[in-house]
Amino acid sequence: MVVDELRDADLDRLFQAFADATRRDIVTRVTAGEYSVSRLAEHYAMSFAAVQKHVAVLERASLVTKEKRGREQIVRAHHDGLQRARRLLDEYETIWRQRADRIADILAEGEEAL
Amino acid sequence: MVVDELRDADLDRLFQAFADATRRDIVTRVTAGEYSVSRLAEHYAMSFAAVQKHVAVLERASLVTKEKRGREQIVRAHHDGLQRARRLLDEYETIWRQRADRIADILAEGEEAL
DNA sequence: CTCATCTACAACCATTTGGTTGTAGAATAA
DNA sequence: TTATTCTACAACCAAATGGTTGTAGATGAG
Repeated sequence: MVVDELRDADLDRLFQAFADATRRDIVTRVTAGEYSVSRLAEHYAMSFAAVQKHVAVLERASLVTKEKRGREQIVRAHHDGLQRARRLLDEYETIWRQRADRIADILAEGEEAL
Repeated sequence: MVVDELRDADLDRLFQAFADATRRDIVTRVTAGEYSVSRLAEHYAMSFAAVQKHVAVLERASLVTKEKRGREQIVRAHHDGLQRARRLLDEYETIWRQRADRIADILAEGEEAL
């Protein structure tokens, strides 16, 4: 029962993008300020090309955008992606909490029955 | 600058676990009620072993727990994992919002200067 | 006891992922 | 112009991922 294949693929990309410490760090950095790809690359013990790939993953997940400025490519946070991820986790938590509440109710009923 | 390798690995596992539609669906189901592994497997177009692996991934990510009951293994949601994920995304959003506020302030200062 | 059910786990396979090096183009600096 | 910087992208590689089938051990039902 695949409800929405497109949305599923989007979420796959979104969470996959977060599933790497380097990429999470990139998100943190570009959320706090402006970075070109090469400036980002200075901070990691890996090749420029590897960082470039990480940025590409974040871009496909709609978590960052790139904007050309001269010969540089400026990476910026794209807030929408973050919001989508949070909203989904909120949904899960809401469902969970409803369940916990239901259990609490059942327990309360049980006490009344005593 | 790896701040906390253990925490990083935890988060890797956590988001990786969410990066698959089947696993997200499993989380939804076990959040709403009790399922044995084989009852979960009924809902997906894949082998029992595959579902077993998905559950194992969720377990390693501390998103679900398994509890033996007779010959069945009951899968339950483990709320802490969800909370951790949400908290991190909250942090990102907080940072982002602070940045947005700072920009707003700068723009406001600019208007005063006019 | 015997049979069916539920689970665990190994072995295997194709694809993806995360890294590398190398080449080439575009924009800036001297 | 020439050299340097920043980026893009291809080709390659090892390891992880997501699936399969098959085997075997526990447990419950008849």
